[in-house]
Amino acid sequence: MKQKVTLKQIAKELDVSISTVSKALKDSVEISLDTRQKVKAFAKLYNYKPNNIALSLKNRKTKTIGVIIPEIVHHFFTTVIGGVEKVANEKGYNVIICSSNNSFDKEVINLEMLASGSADGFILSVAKETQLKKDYHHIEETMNQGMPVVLFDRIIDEIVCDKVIIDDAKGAQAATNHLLSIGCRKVAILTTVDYISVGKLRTNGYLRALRAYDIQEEEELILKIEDVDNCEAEISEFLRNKDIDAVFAVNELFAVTAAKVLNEQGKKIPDDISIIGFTDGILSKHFIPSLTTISQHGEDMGIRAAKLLIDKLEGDDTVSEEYRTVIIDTSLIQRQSTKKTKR
Amino acid sequence: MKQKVTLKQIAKELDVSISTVSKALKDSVEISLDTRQKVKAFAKLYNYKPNNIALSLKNRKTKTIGVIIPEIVHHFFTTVIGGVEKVANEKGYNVIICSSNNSFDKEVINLEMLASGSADGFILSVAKETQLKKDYHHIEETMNQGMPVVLFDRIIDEIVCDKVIIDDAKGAQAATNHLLSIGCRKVAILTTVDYISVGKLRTNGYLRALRAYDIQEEEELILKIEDVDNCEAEISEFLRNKDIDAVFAVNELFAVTAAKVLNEQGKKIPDDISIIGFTDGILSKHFIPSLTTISQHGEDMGIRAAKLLIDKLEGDDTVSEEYRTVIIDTSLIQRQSTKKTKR
DNA sequence: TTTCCACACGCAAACGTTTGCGTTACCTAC
DNA sequence: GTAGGTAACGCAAACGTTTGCGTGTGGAAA
Repeated sequence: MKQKVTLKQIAKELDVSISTVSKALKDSVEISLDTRQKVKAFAKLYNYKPNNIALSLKNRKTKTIGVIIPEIVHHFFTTVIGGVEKVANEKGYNVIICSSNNSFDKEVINLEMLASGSADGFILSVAKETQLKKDYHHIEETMNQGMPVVLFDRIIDEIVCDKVIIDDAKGAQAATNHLLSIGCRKVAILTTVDYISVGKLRTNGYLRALRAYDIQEEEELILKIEDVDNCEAEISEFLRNKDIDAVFAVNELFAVTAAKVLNEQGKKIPDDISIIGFTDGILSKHFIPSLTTISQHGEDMGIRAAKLLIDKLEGDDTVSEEYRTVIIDTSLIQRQSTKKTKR
Repeated sequence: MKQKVTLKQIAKELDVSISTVSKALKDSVEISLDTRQKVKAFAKLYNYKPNNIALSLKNRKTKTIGVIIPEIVHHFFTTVIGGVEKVANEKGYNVIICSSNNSFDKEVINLEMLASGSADGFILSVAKETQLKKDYHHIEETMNQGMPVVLFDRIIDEIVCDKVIIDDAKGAQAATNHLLSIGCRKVAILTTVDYISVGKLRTNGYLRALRAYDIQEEEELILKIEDVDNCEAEISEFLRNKDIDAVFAVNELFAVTAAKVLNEQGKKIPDDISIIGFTDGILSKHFIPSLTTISQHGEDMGIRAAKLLIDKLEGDDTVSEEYRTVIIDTSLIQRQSTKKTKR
């Protein structure tokens, strides 16, 4: 089990100095052609690869991007990562992914860990707990140390930095609008508790759409779900015998769960009730009936976020005090779970 | 925008040497209590964090694990990652995730990149292209440089190293067995082309189960799918008017697609045809009807893989020439897509 | 007063690179 | 023969740590 070969070893073998080897490998004219070739041949033979760690230490940059997301087992976030990886790799950056598991503490730990030398900048979507706690010191500290941060999706208004979001309210309004435009009038919404920023925004969009149609909002048509993992009973209870003709769910899970319980309650989708979801995931696509939904274009978000970050990383420090917020357009993907009603 | 504070800066401010600061922070008895407290107070104030890069360089280890998977947008792999992260974090390791996107080249690039200083060891599941190409030099090189590798799921028999797998053949046999035991006799299989190791193994398991029941295998009940992304038409064609009473799909996508096309062809699941899948993902769980499937226990795989790797990393080099293969038990998760037939 | 010891701290090397500049040695030209 | 130039290479510092060992200072014991 041979060890990694270093410049020093090559130097010793060839009886030249370390700097000669280094320069030879970079084709410096300072070194004779002869020596250059000898060194390169030797390096290839022993499969020399410069040690990234040493380079990072010397250059004070790691060429890697840290991505921290609330959940790794989540289709939307993985598509975002896909986008990030795409542009990162193009530009010669590595990507480190950590999941906070929606825990504030783990988010702090991960961020500090990566911030102390492992990454040059961050792309992150904050944990649920962080949104609840409103404690952002770790993010601010990271930025104070000169490392750029790009927030996406679950962002924090109070923090000034680059951001990539969708217009959640607008998307939700479009979704609700679609339901209204096909004739639905009693639209229930399945949303999250208010401290989840995107949930609240989507709820707002829903309300806005109703108002635009002069429809009075009704408390009993709004369900704010706290415990996402055990939402089925709650949704079932909520939907039972309710006089509605449509359901807008702010995420995929709520949408399919609604479809499931409505099914069990003998309702036909989309004939009796239309359903529209949010996030174009694998579930929406393959469910029967396939679900009409709002696509967040996760990959695009990742691409834009990575570009913003790399711009900051490679820009001169002079222009770096300007922050941008990119809003990705959502789009309505029409499938089988919504249908024009006859009334 | 202040920079990261280093030992050197603290030393200068306090007018002591760097080593004194370093030792003071580690509570060395060499340093007077007075100085220790002063240094620590100062360090806290300026939020000193040791630079990981420098530590890595010094210690010749990074305390990070590299994970390379074929696809990041894939529920099974993300659950595995979840398991890896769990034990890695417990043991103070960082996790870097890269996806090869099933491309051989990207797998090589990622591995070499991480191998040149960013990670101490690897957990990886090889890309489709790699399995096809049978070119494993990058993995062997990495191991030759003294970095342990743990292969999981899509492994390579020719490489000697730690491995974590499920008994794919056995799982497939159990799946098929279940279909046979509830009375099905004409069982079709939707599988992948043979160069995908797990696909082939699952096909073998299917055949074994048939033989155990003295059922003649029939070529026309076996569909080997190459283009996973556009499998619907192929599956629809294959299943049309076929005299079968059950379908065994080697992955989730094939299973739901089968369910969908059978639905369209007017068959009832599970009344007319039973379906069983492989991989307990989000689709199987939420589909209607929910899908009976074989669970691979992805998180367990991740946990075991991480443990194997860390054992190697932290063990003395003397015992390190022994490699283990851990086989994770699969289990049958019975849901609504399979049902005892009356015959 | 001398000797010794312990305490408190600093020096320097090491990890693997890169790079500006200094240093040879040889050659050319005058 | 000497000055000057140039080709080819080595030195050393720097990135931020850690740590064994050397060193200076002081006090106490003899």
